[in-house]
Amino acid sequence: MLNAATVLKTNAVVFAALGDATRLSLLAKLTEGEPQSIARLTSGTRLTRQGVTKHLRVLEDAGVVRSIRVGRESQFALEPKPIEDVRLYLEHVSRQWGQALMRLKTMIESETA
Amino acid sequence: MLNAATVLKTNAVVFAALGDATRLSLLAKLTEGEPQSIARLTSGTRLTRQGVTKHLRVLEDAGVVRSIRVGRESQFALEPKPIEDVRLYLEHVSRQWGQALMRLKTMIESETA
DNA sequence: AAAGTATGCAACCAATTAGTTGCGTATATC
DNA sequence: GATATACGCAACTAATTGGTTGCATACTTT
Repeated sequence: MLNAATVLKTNAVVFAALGDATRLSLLAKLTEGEPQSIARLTSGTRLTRQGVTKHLRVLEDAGVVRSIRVGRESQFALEPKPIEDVRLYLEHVSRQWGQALMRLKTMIESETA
Repeated sequence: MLNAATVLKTNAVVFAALGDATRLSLLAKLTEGEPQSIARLTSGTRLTRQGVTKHLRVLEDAGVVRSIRVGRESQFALEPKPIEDVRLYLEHVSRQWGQALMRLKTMIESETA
């Protein structure tokens, strides 16, 4: 499905995943490069491992993060695609807005002329 | 406060506001330019006026939208600054990630050399 | 001034979320 | 093989969210 509603929903899920300070800092840790285990991602936070796990699942369900089990630990890594997608979406919104302002401005000018 | 935690929190609030399909379509309507009343923003949705109002308050609390009372209706308009801010934040994340990948790559190359 | 229109406020409800704890299981290590 | 480490699953709680309805209030229009 590529209809508008589906696109909105997909973007909304990603935004919602980013809509939490804890998850944003997990993301920040993951932008440092190497995949990291849940235990490692938990250290330094005030949360339980399970708490962090839940946040990671939210990120994973949104596709923002990807995990593979290696040995006894599961390594999480950032998945750049969805983030890039919503970034482009915001860029589109900004552009739309800018153009709309331009139109309004010229409309007003032609009226007052 | 400009400390990192505060920045994260601020961005998280904006992302959370964007994290709902209904709110994203409200935003889309507002990018068309002219400020719009609640009644107008409600028409075309399957929600109650009050439902839409609640979503608008969420957007307003996040600073993504601004409202002024004019006559008996309150006009909502898009406020581009916070959106631009989170867009830049995502750009920053992408860049960090890209650089980290580069570092890892050259590390691996130097190891296997 | 009466009727219609646009909104605000409050209460309420169902569903989701953020977080914990407890327990079981798989993998490493000694 | 025993111990320690890293994790998954399930249940539970408190708070938040998305949505409704009912009613009061403010502005417009005739």
